[in-house]
Amino acid sequence: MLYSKFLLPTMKNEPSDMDSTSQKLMARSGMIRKVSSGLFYYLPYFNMLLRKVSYEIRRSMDAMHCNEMKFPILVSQEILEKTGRWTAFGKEMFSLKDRNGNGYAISPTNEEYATLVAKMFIKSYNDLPFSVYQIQQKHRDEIRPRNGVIRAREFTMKDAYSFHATEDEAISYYQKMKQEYTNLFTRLGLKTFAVKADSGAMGGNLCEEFMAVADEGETPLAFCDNCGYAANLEVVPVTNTYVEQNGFKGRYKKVITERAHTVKELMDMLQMPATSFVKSMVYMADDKPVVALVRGDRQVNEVKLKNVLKCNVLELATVKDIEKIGSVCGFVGPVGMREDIPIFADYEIMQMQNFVVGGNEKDIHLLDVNVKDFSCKWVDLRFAEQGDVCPICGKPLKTAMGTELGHIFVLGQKYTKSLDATFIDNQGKTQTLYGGCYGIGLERVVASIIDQHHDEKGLVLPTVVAPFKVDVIVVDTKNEAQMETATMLYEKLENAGIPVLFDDRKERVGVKFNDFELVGIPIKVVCGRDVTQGMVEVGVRETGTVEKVDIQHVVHTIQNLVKKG
RNA sequence: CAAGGUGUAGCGCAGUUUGGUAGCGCGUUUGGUUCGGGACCAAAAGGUCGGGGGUUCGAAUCCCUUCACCUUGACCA
Repeated sequence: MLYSKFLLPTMKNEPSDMDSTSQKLMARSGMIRKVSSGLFYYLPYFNMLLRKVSYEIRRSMDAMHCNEMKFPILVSQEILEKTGRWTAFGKEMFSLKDRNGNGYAISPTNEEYATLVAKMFIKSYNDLPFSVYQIQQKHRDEIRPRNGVIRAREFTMKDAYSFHATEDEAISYYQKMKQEYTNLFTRLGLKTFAVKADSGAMGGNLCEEFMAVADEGETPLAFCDNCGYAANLEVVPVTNTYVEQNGFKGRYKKVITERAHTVKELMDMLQMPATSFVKSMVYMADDKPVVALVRGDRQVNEVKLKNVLKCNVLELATVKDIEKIGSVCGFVGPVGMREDIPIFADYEIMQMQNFVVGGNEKDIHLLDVNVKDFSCKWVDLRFAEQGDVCPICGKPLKTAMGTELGHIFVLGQKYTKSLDATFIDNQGKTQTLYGGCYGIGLERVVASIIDQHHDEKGLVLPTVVAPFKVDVIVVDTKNEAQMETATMLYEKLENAGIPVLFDDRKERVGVKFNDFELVGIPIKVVCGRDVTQGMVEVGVRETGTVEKVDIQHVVHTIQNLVKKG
């Protein structure tokens, strides 16, 4: 590729509307330009990198005997209603109507179609296991697109679906896929690990996320150095055993707390620590109110609450919702709460005594409240924190941030049942299929590669994914000897099957060196003053080393470097 | 959805407080000097000051309204 003809618009300034390091680097290295919130132009260099990633993904899918195909992007409302996901995905889906008024979603994922394809082609147990995948654009109307390419409204996903005769076979395929994912990410030069996670709108019984280690990641994780346990923070069970306490002071009393809505305001007014308060949060679970209680300094873990309630949509109640149940926003409490409203309390509250709660009246809180003063269901409701104990071995947990690259699920019969996907077993009986699904976000993989492989000068791409292995740099384009040598080497390397960027631009060397470093090509060949002696310089981006090489040996030298990777 | 912030040339920004001819750096074009680490000199092109409305003799600047983008939070109970 001739640089002078190639759209690789590097930038000295970084765009102000991108925040994370990898996003800025992608913009500066001419990979992306932003269109609007969560939408991007993906420029040629990014596209080439994405193609490298896709190639490696396809190799892995081949190894799993998974067949590449393509599903439609539009999915009818009718199908999504059959599996209950028209509501489960809800506002996260872009939806539209055709000219006849029929509803469609722009698919956020494709379990429905995959299951229908399975239903179409699987006749008997002889056809199993059956698995298909696609690499295609997905669309999600995110609450808040952020972190550039990491949480975009349109992105490329590899989504694979497998079908099996039994749950055990589904699990064993899942385990193989997990191993293949590990191989894949290692091959791509990524440090990742699998963590336990919530299955969200996907459903199913067992799932894990593949997280890339990332300081600027958006997903909090917990892990245990002792036993190797690792999980998305939102699913870490808080397993401390609590005992109900008995040191009661007697009956609770009212206290006037004018204009103190928040725990912090209450702390200042009553001169008590946050641990003396119980926060009461009202949620609407599929439009029915519920109350959740956690200690004043804790956070309600909505994923846990949602799983306890088994509801589709869980949202914080509005001020009006709270008035409807006879309470006041800022002063909600479990004591005297309307009896038909379920109260869920975090286990931790069990061991609290003489605490403060809202009085369900404006400007009123209650002091010296104890658990005997109200009835509730005890559940695990709070987020684990650094220092909470590992649910497996009991040692303290650590926390870190990550970027979710992939998510794999054992789905059981969630989709096959509602869409009636069956097969004939070896007894001649009709049985419902078991399924699994396996996703990877391609742009996130690219962003993570950049995040994990850069220095202060720019990208340092691993050879496997680098779109160009070599940058041939002419120091002075007006110098005939230099141009001749460079052109000759460029052609020789290309003929040897090595992708080369030939920097033939009429720029000063400094510019070319800087772009070489910014764009992260693994090797440079500099054709300069030593050409007359039959020598060029070969430099390695990662180590910064440079050596003089006889022009005759350049191709050989580079082949060796590329092989070493 | 809430709170805060930002919209001025392709990119990065100043100018807004106190209304008075639209500015700077990078980039682009042309000419020249340079030429192994983002060079220098000279000239030039490029702007609906996010949109709409208002106040005013006069608005990037003041007022109203709207849109987009960014950040934080979804911690408020």
